[in-house]
Amino acid sequence: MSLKKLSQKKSLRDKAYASLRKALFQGVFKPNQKITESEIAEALGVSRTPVREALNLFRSQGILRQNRGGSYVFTLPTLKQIEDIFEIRRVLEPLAAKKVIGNCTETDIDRLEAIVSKEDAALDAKDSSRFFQLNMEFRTTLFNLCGNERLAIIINNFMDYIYFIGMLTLRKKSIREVVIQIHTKIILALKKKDETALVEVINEHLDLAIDAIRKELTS
Amino acid sequence: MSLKKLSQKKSLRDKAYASLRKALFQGVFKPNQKITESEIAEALGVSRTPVREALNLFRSQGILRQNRGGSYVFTLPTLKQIEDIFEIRRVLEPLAAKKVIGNCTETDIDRLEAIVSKEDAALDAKDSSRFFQLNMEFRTTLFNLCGNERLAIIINNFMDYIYFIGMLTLRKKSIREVVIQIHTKIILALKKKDETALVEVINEHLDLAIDAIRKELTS
DNA sequence: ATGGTTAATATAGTATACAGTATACCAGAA
DNA sequence: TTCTGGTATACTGTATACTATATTAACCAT
Repeated sequence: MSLKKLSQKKSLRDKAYASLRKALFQGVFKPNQKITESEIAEALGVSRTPVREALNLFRSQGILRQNRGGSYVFTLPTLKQIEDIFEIRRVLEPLAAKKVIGNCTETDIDRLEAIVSKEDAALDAKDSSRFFQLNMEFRTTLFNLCGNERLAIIINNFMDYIYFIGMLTLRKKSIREVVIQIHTKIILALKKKDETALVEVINEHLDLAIDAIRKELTS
Repeated sequence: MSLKKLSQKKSLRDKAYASLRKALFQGVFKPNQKITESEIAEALGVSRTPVREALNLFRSQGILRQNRGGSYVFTLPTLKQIEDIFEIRRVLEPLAAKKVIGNCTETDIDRLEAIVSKEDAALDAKDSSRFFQLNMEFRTTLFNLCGNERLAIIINNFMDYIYFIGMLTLRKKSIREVVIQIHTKIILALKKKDETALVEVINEHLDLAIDAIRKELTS
């Protein structure tokens, strides 16, 4: 297990959380793999306490579960759970996107465009993890502009919960191309302050995603 | 020894969480009051560790904050934060309610009616905390029927976050009366499976609530 | 007096020791 | 073989000891 070392001065709990999150995103843990506190603690070079507190956070988010014996297990969400989340995203993301139109400045849009440029550059990379990361960054940046902090947190938590889906679907280059198209359309709609077009693109993206997921999980 | 007791065995963390939640709901802590781990631990007769983990949960929910020194502070949400939440509720609760129509059975409706009866009985009680508790129970029961567990969790978390608002507004008997009317209308709409009417009542409730809050917080 | 610097204290952060329990494994009998 | 019982092990849950840091108080210098 390769976990990033802890160097800075923030609390070890936060550091452990960040390291674990990154490890999850990089697929270090396999689905249904048992995870023990001491193992992580040893890998990070800290005691069990901060690790335990980080694991508690993941559990409260539903990303880790705990069986009766107490040991942690990293479980993939079921299709039902994913569809539940999409049902919520279907109403929250249009709401957030509409609010972004009213809030975002030109420099904000510039920042989004810069991310898309990087996505473009990363399009042909043989490993999709860089693209995945940029995709996350685009979405986080976008929804953080909505002016409703709690709304942004909820939407971002969803992305954490179903991140592995992105990992799966973005493996296909065709999907990555469509994602860039969608991001471009989003920026265009933001520039024109076209609410209808924006919501349409958001829904298009959700359609694309849930469709890819269903294909992936029922095959 | 009964089997029930064996399976009921809860961790001290969960007990501490439940105790703290109850204390918050009962107004034991004043807004902006400093809260220390050892204090709570001593009061509950346990060590700091489970208390600390419970406090971590409250912090992740935004109910408790932590200043730079590390000490915990119980802070009331600002009006902006409350309005943010209502903006989200405005789209989530209609969604959930519509789904309840498709899911709830007659016994479910009976259960809701039973709660309203208790509310009726508690209407004239001089302390509104019983009514407040029943109101919470009604809403929890209602939205747990939506068939989307995560959606129900989000909505219920909101209620935890702004519980104190209910405490404030439900002090007025006139408000309590309106709440009963609304709950009655909800049950009626569920019986008739009338989606439009149901959404209308939900929105009516949200209007009532945010209106009462604004009056309360700007006076 | 007042401002600043240092010392004391309180409190969260972290490590570790200890207890309790579930699980896995093995032995032995039906 | 298969089931039962017991034991060993490995893990989490909890308590406690230790550390770092921030706030407060005290005190000195101006």
